[in-house]
Amino acid sequence: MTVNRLAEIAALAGVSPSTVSRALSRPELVAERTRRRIMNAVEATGFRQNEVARSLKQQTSRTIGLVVTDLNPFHATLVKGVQDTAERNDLNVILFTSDDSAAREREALSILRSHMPQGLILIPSAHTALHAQLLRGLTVVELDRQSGMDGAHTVQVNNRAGARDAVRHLIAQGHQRIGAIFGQLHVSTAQERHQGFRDALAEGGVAYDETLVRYGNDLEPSGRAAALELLDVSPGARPTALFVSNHEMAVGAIIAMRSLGLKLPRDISLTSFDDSRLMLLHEPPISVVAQPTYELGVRACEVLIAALADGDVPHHVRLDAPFIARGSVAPP
Amino acid sequence: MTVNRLAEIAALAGVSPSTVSRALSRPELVAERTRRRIMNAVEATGFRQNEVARSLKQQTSRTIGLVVTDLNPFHATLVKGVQDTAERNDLNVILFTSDDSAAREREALSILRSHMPQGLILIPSAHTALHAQLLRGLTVVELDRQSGMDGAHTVQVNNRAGARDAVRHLIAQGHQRIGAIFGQLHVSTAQERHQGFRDALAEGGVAYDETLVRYGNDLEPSGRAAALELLDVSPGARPTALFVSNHEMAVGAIIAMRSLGLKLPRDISLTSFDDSRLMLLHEPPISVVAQPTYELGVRACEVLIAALADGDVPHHVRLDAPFIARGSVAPP
DNA sequence: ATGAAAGCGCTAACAG
DNA sequence: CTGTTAGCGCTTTCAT
Repeated sequence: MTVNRLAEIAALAGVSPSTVSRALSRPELVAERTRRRIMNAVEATGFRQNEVARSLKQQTSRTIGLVVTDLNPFHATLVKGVQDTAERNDLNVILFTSDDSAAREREALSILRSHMPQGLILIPSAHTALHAQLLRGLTVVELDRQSGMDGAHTVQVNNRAGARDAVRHLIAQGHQRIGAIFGQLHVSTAQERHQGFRDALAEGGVAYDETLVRYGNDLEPSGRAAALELLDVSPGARPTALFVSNHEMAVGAIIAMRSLGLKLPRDISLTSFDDSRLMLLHEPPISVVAQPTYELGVRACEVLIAALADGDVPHHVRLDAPFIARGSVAPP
Repeated sequence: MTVNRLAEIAALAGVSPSTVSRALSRPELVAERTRRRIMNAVEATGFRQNEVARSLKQQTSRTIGLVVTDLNPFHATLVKGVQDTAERNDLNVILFTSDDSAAREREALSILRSHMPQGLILIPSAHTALHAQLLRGLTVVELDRQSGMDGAHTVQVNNRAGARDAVRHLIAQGHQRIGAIFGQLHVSTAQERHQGFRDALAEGGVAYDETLVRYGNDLEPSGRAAALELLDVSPGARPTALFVSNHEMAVGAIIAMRSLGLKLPRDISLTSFDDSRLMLLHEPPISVVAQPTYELGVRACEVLIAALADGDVPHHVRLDAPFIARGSVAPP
């Protein structure tokens, strides 16, 4: 026998529905004995409150939205961080992927609202600012990137410092012709990493040469194409090192290097963003700026929960992304 | 100005709420002119029906549950397949991870029910059968593995054939001492791959030697430990090839081989389950049984949707997982 | 073709 | 400490 209405429990325990509701949600308001009787009935029947009805009545659900731009391994780890933390706080996650498309993001946000979530964690696309209207009144935490929208909380890594450290290392090894591949500059991560790249160049007395810089879309094929453009030239014109500002594009760059028969680190050095087992097990292992990916997801969820409790003080979190030197970098 | 109640649209369009509801959900029941008036108001205000209220009234939500055992890159791809397909069918995904734990799975299913989902896609844990009660009345599709629960639809790959092809290839290359690492045999995938392993041995006239077989938990550390046990022995006692039946454990095996200074494929050959860029870019590239991971997620969602429409005919899908020979296998 | 009315399952004043 | 009552926003008979 299954019981799925609070009223049935009430009948079983011989009390009114409100008392059952209280026993479940605010047990301190119910007399010990009554409560015990109710809980017995609840356990015996396996009853659980209907979340949908609760949500409608309370005008908010124990749910948060999570919008990611894609679901590659990096995002999966982010999602896991959010998910684990949400679960610990009795929150459920409704997942959307925007594919960085304005239309899909818009739709996701619109649908999400109709589910009355407590709040929203999102990797903003380049178009998020356009959707400010859809976010009105929602507590939102921007994860990984920031859209510039005001009122939003943010949880990011120290992109600029990470990129700077990586490029500094290349320069310390003696590289002067350093190629670079970034995401689109209107995305904050690309912008910040680009800035870190320039910081390191300036600091090392190396001129910024825009002919050695390419911009992709954070997906592997674009990294491959960009790397081919930079590397498939006469050995003299070729950069001696490459800084790729995102994991997927770095994979593309590795593939490009192979197809050109370039050996790491003999023919070229490489430094990338985001650590992974691929980067670690590669021969040679790839030097990377290691984002604390899982932690990022955890913190985003924690910030959301804090913001929900605290009110509107915006929280901005920056985690460090340490550079890890490995065998993919050698003197030119 | 934001409108968030259907009644407000009704007022704006000068009709009753029922008519607005019909215009939105069953437009053919509303006169062209009225409908247009309503739709104008809807578009002007950006109104969207409250899903929570709809769900309560309709006693089901436009939502499906998705329970995965973990969120590694393999699962992420599965999730993406489900998610993309769900989105195309106006379904939202509530995501849970069970970590293969009975308690977490139980909790996930219980919570899920309270959200009145249309159905559920789940990677069953070893304990799913215990939770049959929680699944009563729900349309469920088991993905990747099967629990044996009756009534459930299943979407899996041809594990047995995949494993057999991989091991057949090892034998064809001349291997006789073949080590193997599987997941726990009470998980259907491990069971089936184990069977395929034995099929190939029998077919190749190689005796099954249980001292060369280990069982892990599908996570990387267990693969590493198992591989160390098998490989850290005198060269004569060592298997000449290893078949690892899951991606994470294969990564562990690769790490173990490195720590022992064993070179692939000179000192040992390796074949694994699940393709990935890591396997592809590894030197040498690893031979794998390539599961159509994304497709698996897509099909699971399609089966769910079909089952929801069709009624109770159980659907069982098996996709092929072709073996791809690469450089990690050489004659002993 | 449209409107009025009831009710999905729950919670939260308010009374007692 | 507990019960009564109203209502969250929507859909759906039923009536007109």
